[in-house]
Amino acid sequence: MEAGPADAVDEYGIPIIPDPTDSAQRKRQAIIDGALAEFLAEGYSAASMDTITSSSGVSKATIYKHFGSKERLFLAVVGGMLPRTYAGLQPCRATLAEAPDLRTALIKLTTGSARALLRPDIMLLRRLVIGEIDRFPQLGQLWYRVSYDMINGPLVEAFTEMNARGTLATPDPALAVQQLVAVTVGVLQRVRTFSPDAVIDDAELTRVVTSGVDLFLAGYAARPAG
Amino acid sequence: MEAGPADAVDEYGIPIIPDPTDSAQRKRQAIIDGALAEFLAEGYSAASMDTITSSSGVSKATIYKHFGSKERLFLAVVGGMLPRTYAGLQPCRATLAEAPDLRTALIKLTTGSARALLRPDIMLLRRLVIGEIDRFPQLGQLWYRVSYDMINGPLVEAFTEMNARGTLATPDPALAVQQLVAVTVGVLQRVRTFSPDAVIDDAELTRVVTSGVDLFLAGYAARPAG
DNA sequence: GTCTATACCAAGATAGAC
DNA sequence: GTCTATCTTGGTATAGAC
Repeated sequence: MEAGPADAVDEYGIPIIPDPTDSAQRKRQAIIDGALAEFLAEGYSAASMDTITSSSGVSKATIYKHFGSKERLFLAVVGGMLPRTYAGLQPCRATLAEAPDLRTALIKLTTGSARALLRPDIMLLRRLVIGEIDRFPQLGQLWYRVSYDMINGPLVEAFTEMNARGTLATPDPALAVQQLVAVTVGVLQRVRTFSPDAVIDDAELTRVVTSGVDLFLAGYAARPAG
Repeated sequence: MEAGPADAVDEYGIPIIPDPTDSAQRKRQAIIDGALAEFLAEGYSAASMDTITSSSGVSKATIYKHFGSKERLFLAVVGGMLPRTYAGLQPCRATLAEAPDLRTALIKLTTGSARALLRPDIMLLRRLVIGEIDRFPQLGQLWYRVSYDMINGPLVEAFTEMNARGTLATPDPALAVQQLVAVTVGVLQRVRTFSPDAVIDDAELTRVVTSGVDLFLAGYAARPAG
């Protein structure tokens, strides 16, 4: 039962006949939304297809027509969520190599990443994927690939360029990126991983990120002499 | 059916009558072993009490007499495993402040921690706890507490002492410890978390740990001159 | 494509004998 | 304390009408 598409009309009074595919698409999205909520709340095994059926407002048979099985539904829902999670982290990447003040730029970049990745829903998704790695190794590979493409990859390029320019001195840019991320975002992530409700206010976040960037620069900033 | 305690005798031919509590204790341990294996393999929700019954060799009723419920069994088994996991990391702690070469001592300490914490079974336990944090927040708190007592706490003390001696200069020792761990063990743990089968040979481990320690010392080693 | 109704099975937990 | 046998509920997935 769609919400009254049978008698819907446009601004001229012309009946709107919804594209059949359109209805299916909306139901598909409703299923995805309901499934994501259920999986995040219960994990894979304890998640109930009945609950997803109720919350999405469609019948169970429809879910199975669309996704085939609980496993496929899980992969589709979680796998589809990962790219969207890291999509908002693009800015500041190519800007880095040409930033007037490297320290400020690094702090801004890591602070932004930390804010995004520490969001409760993102941490929930992260815990879910980690807990289901043995059952769904694909998701681990996907997470790794997405986070590499969105964060590590661009930073490695930026570091390499800055090495050439002489503003940075990282013998192993790939490792240096991992270290920068670990010493800023990683420190805070570790806390939130085991204590989801730990309070990390802005002052604390800034303090940790700043200290991490300074440590990084102490090791890798280009030395004026020697 | 115990393994022949009915006719067991000691070295003088005197029948050995097993303490009734002894049998219960052995069964209890068998349950714990079987449960741990099942929980690690399947996670909490998908783990089957029937499977634990089979693998432990006792009846299901006995399990419930001992532990009351699946939840309590899980908490007892996993919670009991955590301290044993970190128990082997004690050496090198107080030794640190008096080590002749700080860099070598730090590399040795972090290498040992990394070797232990990257073990496949420990990583499996870690993933299990992380995935069940929402259902069992106690385990998150316990993990945090145990790892703090075994690693961070002693290191904070050592750093504080070295600050006083002038061999180290960490404005915030607690944060410095987190950074050291993050930049050595943490970098490798992140890889193994999402790619359980990633190959990390000794050369790679040494390379990462050494680089991490050097980065740490670049920031916090006491400078000869102001 | 979508629904209702159901098949089929495995789960956690317990009763009662010994 | 321990076992065998069972209760009850919920799970995933599908058959068949529209």
